[in-house]
Amino acid sequence: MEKKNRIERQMAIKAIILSEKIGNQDDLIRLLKKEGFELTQATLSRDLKTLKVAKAYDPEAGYIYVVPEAGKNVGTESEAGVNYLADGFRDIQFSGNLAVVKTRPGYASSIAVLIDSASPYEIIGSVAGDDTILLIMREGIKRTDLINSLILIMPKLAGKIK
Amino acid sequence: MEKKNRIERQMAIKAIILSEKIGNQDDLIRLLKKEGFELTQATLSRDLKTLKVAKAYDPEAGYIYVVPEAGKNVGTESEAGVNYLADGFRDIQFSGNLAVVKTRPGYASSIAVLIDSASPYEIIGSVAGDDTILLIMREGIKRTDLINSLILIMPKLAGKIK
DNA sequence: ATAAATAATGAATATTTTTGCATCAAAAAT
DNA sequence: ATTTTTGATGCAAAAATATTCATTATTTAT
Repeated sequence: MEKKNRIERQMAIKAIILSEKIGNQDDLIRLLKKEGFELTQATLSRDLKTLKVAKAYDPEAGYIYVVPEAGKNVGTESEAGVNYLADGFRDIQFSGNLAVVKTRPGYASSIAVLIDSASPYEIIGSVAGDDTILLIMREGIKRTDLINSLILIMPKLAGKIK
Repeated sequence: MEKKNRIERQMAIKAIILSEKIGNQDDLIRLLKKEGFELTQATLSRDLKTLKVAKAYDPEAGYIYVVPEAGKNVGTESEAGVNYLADGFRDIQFSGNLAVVKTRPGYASSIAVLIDSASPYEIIGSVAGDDTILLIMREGIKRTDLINSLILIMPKLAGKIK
């Protein structure tokens, strides 16, 4: 079950690079070894050139390898359901005691109204723009608590929030 | 004719990279010297990281530096729009992890859209009124980082901030 | 204004990546 | 069947890039 030839190896390289953030060739070699590929860094360097792999900036991990035409939009658009508002939900992020909810354009206000009307204990207030809702969290509330309270309001979010 | 400060230098770097195919830092340093910038490779390396410049494959020249594109800005039209919008910028102030941008009346929303569309890592969301934009900074981001990312989006701001 | 904190930078160094060269193996040519 | 060609590879050296450390400049606070 040993994969030895160059083509297979390069496929594996591409797959790894696509699935995780690799910052240098030594790290990549280590992962390749785990998959049964034996090679030196010199060879890897040539493989990367062959694959035209670029090194681009990633805010989380610094510079990482990326394959050229890797499409970015993996977004699976959910089917229209009863609770259509939850469909407008895109993303939630936190900073300090603030939660920033990103929505599809135009949805922010109506989702915010929905949240406000439920007035969950975890949230002391909100401000909505067109596609962004700012939620001010009550002190001492954990982020997971807030997320759970949102899911309580919009069950459909369960699948959309990590 | 001395251009000395960091921002100007980084603008020049960006301009050079956009106009010709640069394959390594020493070449770039040489071109910068011709324009009156004095710097070492160490500084250039840091500049490139700040600018989030990537190194990608070009069929003609092999690996060259490329500036990351925020969205689809191509050509003079969007560029002119950006510059026009930057004129609406008045002031930025910070409080905790929030940045408050003051604009000329009516400008806030469109400037916020511009910022959002670039979706800089430093900002996790924004809310815009008529002449005020609230930017929520990602945790751990320094104020200068945020300012730099705004300048990256609207180069004209370089002169107006700080 | 002075002190303290923060940021920028160069020199030297460390790390990472590329490449020249030799070798080996497989395919093609004779 | 032997020779030649081609391509893949490792090793070691070179080249390119990033980072550490110390210093200086700049900003911010007092």
